[in-house]
Amino acid sequence: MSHVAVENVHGLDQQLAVLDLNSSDGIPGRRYIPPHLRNKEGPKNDSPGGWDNGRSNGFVNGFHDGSRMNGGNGFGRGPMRTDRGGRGGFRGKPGGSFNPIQTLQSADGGGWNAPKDAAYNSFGGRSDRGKSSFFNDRGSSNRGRYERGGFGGGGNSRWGEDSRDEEDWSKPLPPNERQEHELFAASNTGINFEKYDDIPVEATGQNCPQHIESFQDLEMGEIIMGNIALSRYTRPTPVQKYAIPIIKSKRDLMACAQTGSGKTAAFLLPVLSQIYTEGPGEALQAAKNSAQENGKYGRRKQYPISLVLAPTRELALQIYDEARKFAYRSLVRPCVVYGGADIGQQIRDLERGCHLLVATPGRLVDMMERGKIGMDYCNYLVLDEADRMLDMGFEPQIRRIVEQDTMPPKGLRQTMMFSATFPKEIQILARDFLEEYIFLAVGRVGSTSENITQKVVWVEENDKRSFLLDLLNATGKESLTLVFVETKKGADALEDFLYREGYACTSIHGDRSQRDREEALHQFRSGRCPILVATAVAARGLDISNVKHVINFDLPSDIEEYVHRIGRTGRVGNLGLATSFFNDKNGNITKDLLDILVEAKQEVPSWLESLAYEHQHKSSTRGRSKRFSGGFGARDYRQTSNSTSSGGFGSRGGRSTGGHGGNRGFGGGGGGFGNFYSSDGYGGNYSQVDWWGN
DNA sequence: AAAAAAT
Repeated sequence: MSHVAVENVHGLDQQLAVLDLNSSDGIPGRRYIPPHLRNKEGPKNDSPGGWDNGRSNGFVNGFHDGSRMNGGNGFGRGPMRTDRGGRGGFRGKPGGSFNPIQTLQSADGGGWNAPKDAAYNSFGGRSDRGKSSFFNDRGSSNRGRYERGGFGGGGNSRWGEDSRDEEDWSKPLPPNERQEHELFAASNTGINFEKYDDIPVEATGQNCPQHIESFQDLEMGEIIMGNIALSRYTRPTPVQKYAIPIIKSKRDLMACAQTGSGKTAAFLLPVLSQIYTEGPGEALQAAKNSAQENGKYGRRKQYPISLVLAPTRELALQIYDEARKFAYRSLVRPCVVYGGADIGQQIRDLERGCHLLVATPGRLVDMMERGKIGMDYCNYLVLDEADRMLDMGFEPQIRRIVEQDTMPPKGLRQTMMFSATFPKEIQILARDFLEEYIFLAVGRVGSTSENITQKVVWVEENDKRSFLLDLLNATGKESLTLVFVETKKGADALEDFLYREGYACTSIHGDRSQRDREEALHQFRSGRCPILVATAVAARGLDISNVKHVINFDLPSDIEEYVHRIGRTGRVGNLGLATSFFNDKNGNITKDLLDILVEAKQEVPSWLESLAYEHQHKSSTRGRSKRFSGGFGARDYRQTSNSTSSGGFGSRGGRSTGGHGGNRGFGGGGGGFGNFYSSDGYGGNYSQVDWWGN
């Protein structure tokens, strides 16, 4: 199968040849070789599994997929067309599908719950004989920390394995081969960690715990360590090195980091580790009381110990999938709730027990109002992609969940916020939700790390489609290509076009049903449809391991969006290519794009340079170029200094050049906030109005 | 001139 990898590299070269407008042909000798491919004659043939080679490995993973093998030699774009039968009966039309696809919950239920229920039911059905009170170290609560030695050898053997597992949350349950395979088979492998070591991290705050260099540096318990091994994580990523000890030492955390930096594991590992160590606490008794009051199986209110909020459904799902891995062989049962899916099914799933809940805000509020979820014992709160959640107008729901319900106040609970940027709105949220927090600034993974070769090509609107076809034809047939467009209509139109042209493609956007969205993602991830046309819904957070090429068919008007989009390739140290179609409609992003390219040491087309120059002169008073002048951190963690200025195009409320210097002093939490807000105070009218005027 | 998100 080594020819596969050969084709792949070749394909990448070909793409670049197409893109190199100065070279007129595809003669190998004259082909443009991007930096990361130089001095490489081809794939190593001594590593068929690709374990030590990020690029070829992902590829092999995809190729091993059973359905793809069926494609065999005839794996051309054309024949793949038959695959489209499965894509939800041509989106939007109900009942059209002849390929019944289980929703996440039902598919999950079978695989995951079966083994888990055995443990959970016996656990739930346990009587109140009070044997656990021996190990109570928390006053009136009948739960608390169960020291492993506390049971004594005799106790364990007397109760047998099942009984022991019921009590001690730090002890792993027996392994389950089928479940293990299901959870870990598709794990990322072949991560190029060297690329990660360059990423700068800065921690500020009082008494900041020392960062770790290895997962073994910290006692996380055998369940976590086992699952880290099963996930094939060898070394912590930079954000993990810092965040894990901070969270383990029970500190609140505000982390500026992007997805793709290993963020999800950075909070899941320590949070779950703490839960295993400390046991369920009062949450368990509360759930039992609720069960007793309302009947054993019906109308049980759940009291999750940990809550993770995420902006999009797909991201919530992804976090949930990670949580299931790290909860393997434990008594913690993760659940996920989000809109667009059958709420009844989600409720039933919750009622089987829920200790870690991943949710989108709207559906969670719904669940709380239905009395299905109580936050009373939520000791760990995580806000993921907090800036995005605010952008999407979730602040009322978030405050409703965190402040206007029964969640323990800050200081009692532990709160962790993650955000790609640190604008004023996020600072306010941090002030309100966090106590004495540590501020963590993690350098951007994507654009600066040279993992991604960025190309900008001038393409007139009318030429976009044919140019896209050229690109796709030059792309290795098995490589995943993500094509971004600006509108939902545009996504549909382009997908239909590619479909008619015989390409195996699918699409994801907010007007498609949730089921179709998940199916599209699945088709794409598995390689059955190696082309995904997407709107902004897929720009952030989604971790699709093998995306080789991101194409900005339409450039976004916001540079943040651009960075997020290209960040879908070159994930976790792998290499990737990002191609953007540029024409005179994209004037508003010129300068920022130029800055990004320069900073990432990418080739800059001369026309872009002169355009940016012109543009700067046309709009010297409202350019955004200053945003990038602050050195480390200025770009990644820029703040909003003036909430109401929004005149500049592209600017969502002007951002200051304060950069990292301004962020210092936040670490201590509480003190010094006023310095960073306009004089009307943070209660002021920071604008909800985005630059579209909505 | 948009996308996403509870129904």
